[in-house]
Amino acid sequence: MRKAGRPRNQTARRQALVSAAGRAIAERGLEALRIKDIADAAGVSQGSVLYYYPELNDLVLEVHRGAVEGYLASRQRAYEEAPADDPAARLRALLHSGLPTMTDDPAHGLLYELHRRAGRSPGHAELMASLFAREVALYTTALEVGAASGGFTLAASAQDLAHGLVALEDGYGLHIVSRNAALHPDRAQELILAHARAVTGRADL
Amino acid sequence: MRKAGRPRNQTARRQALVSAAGRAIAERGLEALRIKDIADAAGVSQGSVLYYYPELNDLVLEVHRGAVEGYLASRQRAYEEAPADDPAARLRALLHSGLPTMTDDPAHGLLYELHRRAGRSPGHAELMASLFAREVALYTTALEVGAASGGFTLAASAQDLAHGLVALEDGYGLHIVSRNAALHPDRAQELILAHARAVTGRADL
DNA sequence: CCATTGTTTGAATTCCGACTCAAAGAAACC
DNA sequence: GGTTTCTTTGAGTCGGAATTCAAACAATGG
Repeated sequence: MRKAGRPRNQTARRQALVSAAGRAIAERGLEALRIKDIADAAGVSQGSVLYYYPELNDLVLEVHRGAVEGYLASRQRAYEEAPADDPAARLRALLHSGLPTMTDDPAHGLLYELHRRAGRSPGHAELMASLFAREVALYTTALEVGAASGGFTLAASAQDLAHGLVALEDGYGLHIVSRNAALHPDRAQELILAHARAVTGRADL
Repeated sequence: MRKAGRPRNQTARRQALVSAAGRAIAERGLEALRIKDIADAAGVSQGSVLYYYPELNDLVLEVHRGAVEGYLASRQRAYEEAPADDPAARLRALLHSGLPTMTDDPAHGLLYELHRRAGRSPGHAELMASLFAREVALYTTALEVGAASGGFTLAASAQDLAHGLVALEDGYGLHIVSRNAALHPDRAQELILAHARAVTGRADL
């Protein structure tokens, strides 16, 4: 059996472990997460995992941080890739990036899984709150721009409406990842869209 | 140490165990649930717990069932205790019973805790879906009655609006039990209320 | 009251996974 | 080349929790 010694740098290894842990969590779930799973997913021994993360919670927190940043970046990208001169299209893009498409959407699944820790771990709670706040900020901008130059007629403050949109996504998303057979992702998507149309006054969303 | 033998009936014992398990789960969380915790909470030995529930998951599922039924009953009660001739008051009562008041509201806390299993356990998924459907049904009725005789002007079908209200509750509730410091329960409550006002056209909700 | 049957207990056992650690390999530095 | 230092490994240890089980006990029925 190979025994590698002193490879490149630590950060790369850590990154690999975080990524492996993310896959393991998405696959087996937080409750069933075992050091061995992470080690296997990363292709290293159990000892190595402990070498870099003597405290497993630190690793899980890192996974959470990565998932939040990645998800946020992907939504931001979706927003910015839509034409800047078409606020409705931009909002539509945002709305489209906020719901799990299938019952086992990997990105959303991982996030909901990690959010489970928020109730008992301040670190995770903070990450979850930060994600919420930044999503709200994204929507707020999108709505304000739309009101300024996209013909949106906001039914309330952009802030309040943004909160509502994110909460809706989270609520519907929760049921989708929880395998609610009566609530198809398409239906949820359409319900959110209808709501967005109503509060912006743009029937063409 | 006492050694009781052949007491009354089984159903009573099972009920006591379910209740004890519920308390244990609410207190320590699902991940940290130990047979000993349940036994202690029920004031019996570990052996007794296994005697009635050789499969621990069955017990947890029973806890979930009880939590769902109890929660639903309490919302139904809230609805029915409001004056039948005042649809707005009834809707208000419903809206008021759907959000955790504090970050550690016991009823909501237990439900969100149990919902964590839905992603991987069909039984829990079914319970969660059933809760969602029945909450939607409650709101649908409240909205339809309001439209028929309470001066509500519904912005969409009662069904769709009901879905939205429940999803909003679930979304905001998720963040509240997850200890989002930036989202105070009162604020969430007010946001939901504002939304309800908008979609019913009743500014006095 | 004796036998039977359903219940309860807690000590013993088993199981599983986290954690330790000595040995060994690989780069870096001299 | 030798030495030092960082990494990696996996077998072994440890501990906590699930599970088993024989013994004790209480109600019920005869």
